[in-house]
Amino acid sequence: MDYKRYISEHIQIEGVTKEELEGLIAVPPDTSMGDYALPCFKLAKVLRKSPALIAEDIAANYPADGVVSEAKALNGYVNFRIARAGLAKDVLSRILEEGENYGSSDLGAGKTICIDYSSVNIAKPFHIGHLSTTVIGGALYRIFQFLGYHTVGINHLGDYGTQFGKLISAYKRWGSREEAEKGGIHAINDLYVRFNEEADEAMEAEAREYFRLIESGDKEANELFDWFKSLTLSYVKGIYEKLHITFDSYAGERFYTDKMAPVVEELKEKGLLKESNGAQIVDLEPYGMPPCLILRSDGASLYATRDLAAAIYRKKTYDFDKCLYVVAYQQNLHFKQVFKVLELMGKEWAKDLVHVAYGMVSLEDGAMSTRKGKVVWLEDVLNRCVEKAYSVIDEKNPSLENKQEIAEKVGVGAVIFSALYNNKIKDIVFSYDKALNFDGETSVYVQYTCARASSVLAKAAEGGFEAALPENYTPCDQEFELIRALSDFPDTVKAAAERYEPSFVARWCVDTAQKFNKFYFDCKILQEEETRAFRLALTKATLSALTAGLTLLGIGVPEKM
RNA sequence: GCACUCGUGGCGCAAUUGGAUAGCGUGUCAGCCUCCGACGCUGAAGGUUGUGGGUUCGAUCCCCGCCGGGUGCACCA
Repeated sequence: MDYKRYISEHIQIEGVTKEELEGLIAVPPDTSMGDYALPCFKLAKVLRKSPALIAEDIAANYPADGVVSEAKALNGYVNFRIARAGLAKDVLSRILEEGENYGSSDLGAGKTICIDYSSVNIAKPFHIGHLSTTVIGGALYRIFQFLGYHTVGINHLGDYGTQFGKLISAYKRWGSREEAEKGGIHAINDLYVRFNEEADEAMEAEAREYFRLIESGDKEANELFDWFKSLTLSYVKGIYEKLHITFDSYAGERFYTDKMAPVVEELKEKGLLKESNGAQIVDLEPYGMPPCLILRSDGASLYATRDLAAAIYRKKTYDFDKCLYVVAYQQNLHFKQVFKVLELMGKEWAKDLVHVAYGMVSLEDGAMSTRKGKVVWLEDVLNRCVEKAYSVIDEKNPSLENKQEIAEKVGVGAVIFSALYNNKIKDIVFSYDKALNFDGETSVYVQYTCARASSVLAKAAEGGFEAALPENYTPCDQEFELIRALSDFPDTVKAAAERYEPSFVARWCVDTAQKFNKFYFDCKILQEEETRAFRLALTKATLSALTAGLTLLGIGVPEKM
């Protein structure tokens, strides 16, 4: 039941459409005021009457019924109270029917959305700074899928540039197959770090030469590069499995090597290309931006050139309705420039490109620096959180089976959640103290709540009690608050998609878990016979909805912990 | 210097894009396990939303100035 629509359809105001009324209806800050509210201030202009009078007028004429039980004017608002029994039945029957699909829809049916996220660099281990793009992108991927969109997850591999010449040079100088196979990607990264520390002009020149060899198809250079690439991919695969991340394409920068020349040609044809200091640029001065560099003075392509080619390729290949780039805000200007250039090229779909920018991660003593060894590796964080989870479980629930498996869900979930709980634009200062603290607003709290609900349901099954929705059951305050939270979930998921904010879903999970815990303490679920069936239904519905929420975020839900 | 961005109790963050008495967690203090899982619940203390103007019936939110933090600004990605 869409209550906003229902209410708006029962109000008659001359000169104001039902749709306008529906758009005005909001939720009061405090449920003691009511369940929905119509602010009358904007109507005051149209009707040339004071908001208070309009509110009183609407309230007096509103036909209360079994759906909306009350309309009351207060301070220029009309507050509506929904008949609790009806709302409860509506929401809970829907959740019990749909289970973990509650909140899903076909809103995006027939639409395609490309999401570029994670985008790892070859031969670089994952550090904590890569977490946001990976889990935000992964969550958006699932959220859009949940809403019926066809989603294309793209890992735009960083596999192009002189850095790979450096890597080969470093490997040939100091590396060996055995060490690399034993030490994996970290061993290779160490070589790269050493190269940067020791490189002189001659070594830099050598690196450039190796990169040229990769480009020109030299067999040895390419074999090495492909080997580094396969080591990297098998390494990241392990991490993606833990984080529940998937991709449909691994087309990285190198993939666009042969797709850039036509773009440059097109820019030239359209008269957008200009020479400046020996380089080829698109002048963006009229738009208040620095020029977009297309070709270096030595003729080589640049980052922007590849992103132009990639965008055009994606449009051609996937015919997307939207293409998201989940990339840190450092690249704000870059994407603004690239999008503008595409627009100038006459690509009317340039408006469908969205830079989903998020904040950066630093450490307590400043920015991360691979060269100075000031790095926090993601796998270390994951391992330590899983260990911590294990020790807590071992302490509180020593007899539990498959403790390791549950510790994985809890520990990894905590890491994912920490990157998804706040607005994505916020910077994050990483500390192990915070990462290992599972109290309060964390995934662990939500998981614990789920385990508690599961436990009640298991006890009910033992006792032969069944969940049911009796006719005309009027929920008490605690029950009703929880039901209201549950009813918000579908809109929350939609808002998360519209604003590219997985944090909305994360916040909803915590909020709903809080309401469940209040309900749990104030209302005995199994004890009292008259309320038992309904409360079991409420418990079951809560578990389904919370599971749906956590699953969208990529977080597992243990039955026991 | 210019552009973008952030600034909310000690600390970390919300506030349904302009609505009612600004919420939550953490930390501090005080309570609650003979009662469905205490990784939990209840209560107390803690705020001039950086600052000064403006717009508005109404501003944490929009506009302008200032202060402070972050990021970016031509051949790296």
